[in-house]
Amino acid sequence: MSFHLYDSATRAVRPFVPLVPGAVSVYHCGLTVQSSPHLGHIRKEVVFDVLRRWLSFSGYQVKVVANVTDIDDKILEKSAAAGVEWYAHAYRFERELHDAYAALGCLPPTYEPRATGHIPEMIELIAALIDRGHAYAAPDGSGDVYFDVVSWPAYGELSGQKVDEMEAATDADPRGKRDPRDFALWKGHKPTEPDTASWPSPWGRGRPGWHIECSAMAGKYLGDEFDIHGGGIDLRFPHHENELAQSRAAGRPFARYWMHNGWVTAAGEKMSKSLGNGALVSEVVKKYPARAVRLYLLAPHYRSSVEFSNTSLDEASAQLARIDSFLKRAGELTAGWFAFAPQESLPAEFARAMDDDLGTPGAMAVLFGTIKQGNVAIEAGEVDAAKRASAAVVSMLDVLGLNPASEPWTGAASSGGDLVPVVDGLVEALLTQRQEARARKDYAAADAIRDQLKALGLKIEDTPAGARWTLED
RNA sequence: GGUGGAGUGGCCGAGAGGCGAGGCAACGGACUGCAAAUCCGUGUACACGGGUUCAAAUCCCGUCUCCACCUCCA
Repeated sequence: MSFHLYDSATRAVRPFVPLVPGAVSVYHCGLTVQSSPHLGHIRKEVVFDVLRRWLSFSGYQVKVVANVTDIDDKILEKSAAAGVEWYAHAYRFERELHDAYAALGCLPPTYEPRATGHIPEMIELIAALIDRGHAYAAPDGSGDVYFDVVSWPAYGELSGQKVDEMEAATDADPRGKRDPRDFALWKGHKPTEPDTASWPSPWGRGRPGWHIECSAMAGKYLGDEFDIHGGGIDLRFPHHENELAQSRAAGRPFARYWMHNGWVTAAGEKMSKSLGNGALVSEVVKKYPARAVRLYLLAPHYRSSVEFSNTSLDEASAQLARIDSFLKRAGELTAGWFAFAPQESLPAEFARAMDDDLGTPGAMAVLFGTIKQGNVAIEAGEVDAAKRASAAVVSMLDVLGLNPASEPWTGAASSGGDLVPVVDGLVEALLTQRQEARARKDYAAADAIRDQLKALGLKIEDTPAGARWTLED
């Protein structure tokens, strides 16, 4: 089975056929950097990170472009309220976003363009739309430019909306629009906004509308036509609908597949800042191992919603402990686990699940099944079988971005730096004392040492090969 | 009003006509000085009411409930 992907435009799982054989181009809408990222924001990143990893693993040359929207209404509003320059505000949250990506093990995109760096490309696109009769400068002297929705009969093709049946935009201020559903390509500069937030254009100073950014940047880096365009499901309408309309109206075929991820919900409702139920990535990562958070986000299918709760994250932590415990046991038996497993060690069933619209739930079932087989092999002392299982598990973890022995987790694991051997030596000394106590059946003394270490966050387990200690999460 | 999605065992969460995905939790057992880890075993779940079928959680009709989008939103 080759890779199949659910395409939101056709509402069907389609075989994935890239525009250029052997290569895949992906664009996904990054964040508007106006506030701290929460789990919902980062889910999209994790989903597309796994998509990229899987396509790379499948042998494709993958190019990923994800934008940063660093100029928009909210950034101007919030920065003004905070009394800082709008660009400083945007930059601060862009850095937070990058921290969040890194914290959850997301590889950086091939390129991450900023909207403010692509004003000329946007102006060019808007001018082309005006030339073709699909956009117009508002006659009210505002300097706004709008896309003319009725001039593009295909409008609504992505979201299945019929223009006439949409809730009439009850815009109290229709400004210079011909139709309330027309959307802004260019926003004329307002005297209340900072001068630095405007750029010269044929229609006067102003700034770009939201939708035009993505069309311009996707076009610049991926060409007029590219493979996959992604984002959260809420972007399907109007953002992606508008992107598609304005790109096609300008003569660009645009994306061949549309991929949308579902929500992280809290108490059944969409997680969002405005509802006050957003769990900030930076906070969650303080309470739970980052790999457990990633595991939690990948356990359900990417198009389903994931319910956020402490219980779910506790469960994910327990699952992660099972994985790591297996790696540790397998490593003890086979003298070191595989940091990188050969590609052929990936189970076929896992590949089948991933090929079927990135079926991470099925893939994880294979992962846990393999861990069980591996544990059985370890119990039986079957070294070869344990090695095979271990290699399979490592290769699956690599695809999911959960392999503790590979980037980006290797750095995190040894964050203790030079102190690790020191701690190891001290703990070993105590474990030797405990072993001596056990040998003379002084279990009270032995347990006292174990309790003492436990209080410090160390978990002690007795194995046939001797005591083993691990840091409790 | 329009457009989508969803209701599965104690919990999370797959599947989409026929042998109970997987995980977490629980209980019993093995192992252990006790634990931990691991293994073995234990569950007759699919919102409700009809229907189709040899067979329905899965298809059809109806009902109820929830969520999302149509406004900024991953």
